[in-house]
Amino acid sequence: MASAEWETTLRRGGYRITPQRQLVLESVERLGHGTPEEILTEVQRTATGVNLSTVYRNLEVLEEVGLVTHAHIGHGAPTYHSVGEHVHIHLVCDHCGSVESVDAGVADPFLDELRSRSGFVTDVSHVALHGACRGCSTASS
Amino acid sequence: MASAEWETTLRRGGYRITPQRQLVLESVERLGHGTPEEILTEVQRTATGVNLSTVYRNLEVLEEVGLVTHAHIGHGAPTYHSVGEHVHIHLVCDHCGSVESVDAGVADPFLDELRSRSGFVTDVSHVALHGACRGCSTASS
DNA sequence: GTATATGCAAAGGGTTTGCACGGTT
DNA sequence: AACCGTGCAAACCCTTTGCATATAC
Repeated sequence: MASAEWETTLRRGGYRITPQRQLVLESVERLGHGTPEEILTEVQRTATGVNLSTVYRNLEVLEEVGLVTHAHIGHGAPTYHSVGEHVHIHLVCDHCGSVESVDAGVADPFLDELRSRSGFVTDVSHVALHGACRGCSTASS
Repeated sequence: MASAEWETTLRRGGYRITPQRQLVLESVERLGHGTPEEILTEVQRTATGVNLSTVYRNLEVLEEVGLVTHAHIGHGAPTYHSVGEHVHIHLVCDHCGSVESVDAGVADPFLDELRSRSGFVTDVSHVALHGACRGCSTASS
């Protein structure tokens, strides 16, 4: 829905509408989540000529106007998400490397507590928790 | 206290005791927390010849045997902590860059909930939450 | 027409790795 | 004596930046 709402959002931020911008956004939405490199690959399925640095620059712009966010899931590249997808928290298993998602709602009581204690407001979509998944924590040494 | 307990811990893991190892561990403890580069600088106050790669290798070893942990606080280098210091969660303000700590206990109910829901056990010392601190969230646009 | 966005290539952090030497066990 | 750990330098990955050209407005 809301076909060209992203255009308005971009313009409101003082940015122009370009094919690359559109492709990056669409790719993030199509992938659900991905690293800059993965997003580039997806973009290049449509337009071969697009450059990695353009992807980086556009992810930055899209994040600034609030159309995407990113989370640091591993030690490597960050993962970008489209906003408006259902918000979730990443659980990263440091043993097997798996990543699962839980609904962001689980964290709400905790985040409320944090806010009232220290006035800190957390961007939930940014959260990545490290630890051990069910399989690895039961089979642990 | 417990002067040479770290030696036992290392040996139990099958590792040797070296001056570099000791210096890295001591530096982490003295600093409280720091990036590999900062740790190197601290180490070099005692032994100029120590190399960055040695710091990396030893942080990895020390983490493996459970003497230190690390958290990804910003987009840059990770921060290492000695274990046994009081465990805390980092609140990273994405606006002003400040980092504050809260006692890990605040998160316990949340983490228990997570465990029972998805079987995921979180390494609390690893947690870094991004968002806006009190100053920045009240003065926000 | 003007300011912004892009492509390209080079530079820049941070981290890892191969290898020969030196130290711990 | 055997093996692990270290220093050094090169390689690597991810990201940013300078500059000339192309494009949206």
